[in-house]
Amino acid sequence: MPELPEVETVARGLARVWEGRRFARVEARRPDLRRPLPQDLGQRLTGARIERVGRRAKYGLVDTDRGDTLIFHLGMSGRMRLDPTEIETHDHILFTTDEGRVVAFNDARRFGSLDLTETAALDAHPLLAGIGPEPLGPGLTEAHLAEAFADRIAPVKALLLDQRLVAGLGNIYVCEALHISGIHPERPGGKVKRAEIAKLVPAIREVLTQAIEAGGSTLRDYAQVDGELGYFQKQWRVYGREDEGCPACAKPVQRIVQSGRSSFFCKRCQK
DNA sequence: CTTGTAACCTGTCTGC
DNA sequence: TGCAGACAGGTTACAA
Repeated sequence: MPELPEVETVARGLARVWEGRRFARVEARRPDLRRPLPQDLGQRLTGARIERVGRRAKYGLVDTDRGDTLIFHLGMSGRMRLDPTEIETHDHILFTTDEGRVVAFNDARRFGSLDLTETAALDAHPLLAGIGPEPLGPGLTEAHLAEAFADRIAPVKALLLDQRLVAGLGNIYVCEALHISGIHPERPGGKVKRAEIAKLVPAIREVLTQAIEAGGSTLRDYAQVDGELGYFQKQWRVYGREDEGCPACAKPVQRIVQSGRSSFFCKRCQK
C-alpha cells in the first residue's frame, strides 16, 4: 500500500479522528514490528493530547502536547484500521482516543516500524536524518535532481527510489513518473539530460498529486483509514500492466527486473 | 563513497 | 485438493 500518496491519505484520515483528542489507551500486542517498539509507548502517549498528524517522506508523524512525536512507517503491508469490528491476527498496536474511537495498526509482514521521539529533535531522528526533499515541496527542483544524478552510473530507477535523493517515491510512482517524462528506467543517472530532468520534476509532482486526489492506490490492502479504497491504480499508465498497451502509443508495456524489483515501461516512449 | 544483492515476514496467486 | 514457486507498495546490512 504505502508510498507517499498512501501515507498522506492515511495521515489525513488519522488527522480527522485524532487531532484535538487525547489518547485514552495505547496497547502494543507484541514487543516489536521490524524493530523493537518503545517500551514506554503506552506511558508516554496515554493522556497526551494530539496536536497534529502529518507526514514526512513515507513516515506518518503524530505530535502530542507533551513534546513527543510518534513516527510510524507502514512498510509494505501496514494499514491503519479505524474502529475495527473485531481484532485480527495482525493488529499489532491498538490506539484508543478519549472519544472511544479505536485505530488498529495492522501489518501482516511486519516491515513497518514505530518510534517515539522528542518533537524538538525530530529532524535528527535516525529514521529521518538524511532524507531528501519532499517532492511536493520547494526542495525538489531541476537543479537538485541534476546534481543528484550527476556522474552516477546507477540506473535512474534506483536513484529515484533512494530516499536520500528524493523523499517518498516508491516502485509504482517511479515507474509512472519515468513513463510520463519519457525516460528509460535503466538509463544511468549521469546520462539523463537536463531537458529530461526538466520534464521529470513536474512528472513526479503530477503523478503524486493525482494519486493523493484519488486516495492513493489499492493493491491487496485498502489505503484509507475508514476502509474506503484508493482508486489511483485505475490510472496507472504502466505499473502492473505488462503486455497491455501503452496509453500513449499502444505498444505492449514491458516488465524487467532491476535490483530485484519489477520495472514497467514502454520501449517506444521511454529512451 | 558507490553499487548490487540478500534478507527480513506473511499472504496470495499460478501452474502442475 | 495439495504443493512448490514466484511475487508483493520498503528498508537496510553487507560484500565487492
